[in-house]
Amino acid sequence: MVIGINEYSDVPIYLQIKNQIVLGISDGRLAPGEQLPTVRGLAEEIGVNSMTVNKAYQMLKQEGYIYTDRRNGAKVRENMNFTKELSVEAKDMLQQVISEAKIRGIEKEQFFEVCSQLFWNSKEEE
Amino acid sequence: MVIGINEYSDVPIYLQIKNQIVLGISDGRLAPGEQLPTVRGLAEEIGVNSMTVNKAYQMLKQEGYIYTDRRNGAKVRENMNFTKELSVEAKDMLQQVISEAKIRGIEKEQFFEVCSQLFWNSKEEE
DNA sequence: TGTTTGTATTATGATATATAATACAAATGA
DNA sequence: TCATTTGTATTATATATCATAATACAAACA
Repeated sequence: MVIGINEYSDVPIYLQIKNQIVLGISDGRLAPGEQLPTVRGLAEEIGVNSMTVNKAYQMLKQEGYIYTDRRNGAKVRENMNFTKELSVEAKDMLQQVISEAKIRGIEKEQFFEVCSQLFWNSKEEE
Repeated sequence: MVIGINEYSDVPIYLQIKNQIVLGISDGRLAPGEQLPTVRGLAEEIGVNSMTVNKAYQMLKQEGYIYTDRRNGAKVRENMNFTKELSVEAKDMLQQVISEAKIRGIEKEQFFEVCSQLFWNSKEEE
């Protein structure tokens, strides 16, 4: 999976990496059990320090998306036993987005339409 | 409108202030044209530096939510001429939230239910 | 046994956040 | 007119975060 860094973004690099991997898992580009790039390999590929990639992996691991092994590297978890509810952080973010939508005069139906598109995105390729 | 700061949050204080004011506008607790607290007043009320409040107001002003006047302080804008579309930043946030939802196995209908609740919240009081 | 893996450590620099203490321009109201 | 209040600007300081750099270590595999 290709990971691209926007060096001008105000989003920290390690978060950009983490977010893109979560996105990859959600749309099927990264399958359960699939091997992730090594921290050194990914770091070189995208031109950042390996500790920056490690920070992203640490967070992904801590939040239960991946697991790591000293020898075998990092893999996407097969059994993510999450509750079927949004995290507090995600709900806060959603509240912010919806606040902006309401202020901009976006109707609920129009908002749902946008959500549907984002929900849709799945692995089209291959 | 009461503004509360969580000093342990990783969200910067000035962003907490800004987000809560946007929320207040969206749910009607802050009406168009309504006077906001002075930077010094709000700073003292919540126990932070006035320049921190000023930073939040600057951002709100820059994004078109409020306007300021040297003498008359800050007010909620009456005519926010936004496009009826989400900002790029908001859409990115929404994509992240939806990614998490999909990974957690939350169905679209269940997600819409959560959205509906957040959409609902309007000024109940008074 | 040598290599590759994630991880830990230490140091350094740049940027962001927050506070503090002043000061200024503008406009209001006494 | 003049003191007060407004947002704003400036300068300094302290702390935290982000990112890089250079090593080093333990584990496990071929």
